[in-house]
Amino acid sequence: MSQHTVGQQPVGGDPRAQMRSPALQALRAVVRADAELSRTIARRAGLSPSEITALEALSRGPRGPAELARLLNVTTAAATGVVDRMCAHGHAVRRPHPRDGRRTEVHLTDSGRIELLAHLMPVFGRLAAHDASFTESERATVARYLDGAAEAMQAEVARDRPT
Amino acid sequence: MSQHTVGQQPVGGDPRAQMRSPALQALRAVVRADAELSRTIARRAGLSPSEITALEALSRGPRGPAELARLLNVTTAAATGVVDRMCAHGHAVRRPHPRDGRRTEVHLTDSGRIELLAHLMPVFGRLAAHDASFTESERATVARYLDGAAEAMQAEVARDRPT
DNA sequence: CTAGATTGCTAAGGAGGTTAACTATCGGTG
DNA sequence: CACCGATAGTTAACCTCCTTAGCAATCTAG
Repeated sequence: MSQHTVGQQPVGGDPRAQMRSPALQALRAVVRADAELSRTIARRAGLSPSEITALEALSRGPRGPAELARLLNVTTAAATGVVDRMCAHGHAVRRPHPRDGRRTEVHLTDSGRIELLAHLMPVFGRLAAHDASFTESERATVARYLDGAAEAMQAEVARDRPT
Repeated sequence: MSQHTVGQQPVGGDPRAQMRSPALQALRAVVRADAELSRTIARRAGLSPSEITALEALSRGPRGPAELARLLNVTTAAATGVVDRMCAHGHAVRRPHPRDGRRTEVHLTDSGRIELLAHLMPVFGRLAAHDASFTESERATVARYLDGAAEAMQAEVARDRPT
């Protein structure tokens, strides 16, 4: 006799006493905002969210479709499609790997780099400006908090593959 | 003569000097972890990510399809499908709105509430434990940082609809 | 009471993912 | 050196979920 129907709501918010911390609430808000931002940027660029993520990865050096598949958490079959689309848009090119005959290196083109930066710079700018308004020790605290939160989420994901 | 080919990478990381802050890097990591977590939880529950989000919204009270559509950032047509699926799974029921003849109230069933909690509790537990290891003032700092970051992202999204 | 806005739905179509199956190459082992 | 398991990449068929377009019912303001 202490579980349901505490208030007048059908059942509502009884066994969910967590998330009262302002930090946890803000974490939810930022995660939500980022998801919407991803869709918005992708739509603006006329690309899919996966393509944006792939272009970001390629901006740090060439990758093969299989490696992109792992970064995007999709199958290699889907990664082939992503690379196809990036190439069709002229944002990337396929090149045979110099040493390994199985592999294909996907390189970002100048067009791809420009497109990517044009769409990401404004956000990075805003975020960097906001970041700069904190002291170094505050940033360290935030980083510690977020790294721990990411670790907690990854731990939960890892329950699927206990191997 | 100072732009490309700084190192040996084709071009790589020149005009992207931001993201050096540990807080910003951690923010990227946590956003990435959350996206993967969402897919994992949805797959475990045999539901789509949209359904999980919708169930979460319904856990705070009944909503109509149109309201869910706004929360999920999808069209009302898609929301109809989400509600159809939740009802088919027995996690929700449609009820006519008492006063407004156009509306339908979607209510979470006990089955839906149990399913939702069973999948979300472990994560909430880990996150709450992590959160509890910080002082109140640290949590306030984190919240301030994240709220600002979310605002920056929303500001960028809002450029689409300047009206 | 009418006009416009809002809610919810259906139908048709598309984008992007999955599974399954196949080829080619690499790298280690007997 | 010949084989063999592992890895990279692709294709084909399929499926899920979202979109656009259009409609009917109801509410609300003038």
